Amino acid sequence: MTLGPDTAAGQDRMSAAEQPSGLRARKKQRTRDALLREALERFTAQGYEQTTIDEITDAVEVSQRTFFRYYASKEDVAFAVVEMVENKFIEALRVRPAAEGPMEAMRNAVTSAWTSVGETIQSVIPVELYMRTYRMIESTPALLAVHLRRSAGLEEGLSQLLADREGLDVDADPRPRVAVAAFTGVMRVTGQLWGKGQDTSLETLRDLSERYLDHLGPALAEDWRSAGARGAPTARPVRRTRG
Amino acid sequence: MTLGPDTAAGQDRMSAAEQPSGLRARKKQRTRDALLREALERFTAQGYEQTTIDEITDAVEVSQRTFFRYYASKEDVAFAVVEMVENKFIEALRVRPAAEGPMEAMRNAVTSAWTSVGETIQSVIPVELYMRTYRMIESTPALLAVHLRRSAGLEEGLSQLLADREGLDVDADPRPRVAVAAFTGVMRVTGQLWGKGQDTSLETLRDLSERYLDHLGPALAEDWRSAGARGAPTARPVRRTRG
DNA sequence: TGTCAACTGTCAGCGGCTGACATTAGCGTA
DNA sequence: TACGCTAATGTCAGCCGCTGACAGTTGACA
Repeated sequence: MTLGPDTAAGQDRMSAAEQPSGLRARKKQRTRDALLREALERFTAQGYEQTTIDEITDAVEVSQRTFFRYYASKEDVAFAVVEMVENKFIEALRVRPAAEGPMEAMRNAVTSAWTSVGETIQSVIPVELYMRTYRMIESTPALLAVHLRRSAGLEEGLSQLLADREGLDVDADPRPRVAVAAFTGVMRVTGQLWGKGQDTSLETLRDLSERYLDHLGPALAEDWRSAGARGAPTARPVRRTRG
Repeated sequence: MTLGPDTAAGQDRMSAAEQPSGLRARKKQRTRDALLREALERFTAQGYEQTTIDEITDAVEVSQRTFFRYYASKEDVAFAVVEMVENKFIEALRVRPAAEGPMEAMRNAVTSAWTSVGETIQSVIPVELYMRTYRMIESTPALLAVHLRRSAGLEEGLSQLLADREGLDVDADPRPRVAVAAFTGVMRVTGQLWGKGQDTSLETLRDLSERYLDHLGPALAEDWRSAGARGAPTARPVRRTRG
């Protein structure tokens, strides 16, 4: 996986804020959004498998064929917004100053991405609908499977990105993957906790992940630039005073 | 997930060695095996998506409907043998003496399960076909997704099992899940390495996993019975002299 | 205004999967 | 050995996700 600037499955899925000039482009965008909203609304209301494509396209008043021209599959719609969020995070990580350590950079990327993530979502669907969508994914076996596979791909990309930052070889040095695994592991746990809980606000999710990341940071932070612990096939957390 | 003695998706999928008495039962078993072999053979030879159910059922000379009476889905056949192996491992872990520590028990379960696993596979399909099947799963996106979800479920079950052994609450104490995550993480890595390599023998896989587990053990082993480190949301490996 | 290209609709069809119902074939018993 | 019972299988019709091919429509732009 390469994680270029456009990892999107779709071709020209525009990232919200851009206002397309022509009438044609605007119409297109409207159709895409309408399909997305209608799909997510029904998925979350009556269940993913209980919703047919025909149902969605009938409501939006387009043909079924048109749906598949915008989204490669039924699953694809379900993950459209999730993907936007992921891309925002990757972008935020990419612009982190090289001076920051790996864990520090990832942590800061998450923190700094929150605002723009919120706006990005809001520009396409109500944030609250995104929340429901996330929950639905986690509780629908077929989607959970896809989610896990996607996450694996994302982790691979992140590992590569971190390795590049530090001038390391992902396959030779285990630390990038370990760091990413630990990081995403925490994110995944917070996501699940938040999904199960009552408070479904974005703020809660943000606070939760920040709090958990605070626990993880001290255990894993270490200056990778020092010639370090190569070949150790095991995560080797190093405790150190917070700061 | 509960992981009772019969986690199998199918209803009465018998674990090989048992010799059914009647002609009827024997025929049934033969059909099931024939479908399984034919499916895996074609999946591995020409690809999963490139193989249709009709193709399989035509070769075995049963109706398509019959296939779905034996296997719940196309995916189900692909994972049938994998599931047998997983169950063997769980069973092996379940009978480990309570005196053994968690990591010790899992390690020994794997080691002791190897023989019976080999026999179990052999009694249904050639071991070499199992190897190819595993590779195919890892390299087929749709199957990889399912595999990851299944693994997540398995891990949940293992965590519960370990927690029970140690008299802990899975949700209150993070150590069971952490230990399982680390353990299965290693197993997963070895599985991938082996899948990519040239040497496809069961022995190599066994040696590989033993070697990697040797690295992990010392880093995580700790007597859980001592009132320990509750509430630490992070893996807290404790180094100690091998023994 | 007319041409071109983008976008959409229609239709036919494949493959996974299911329910309903008819048919076949082991099994135990008279 | 014949017979009824029922498990196992086959047949058929149909839903749903998804795709290719082709035709129709509608913005864009000279």
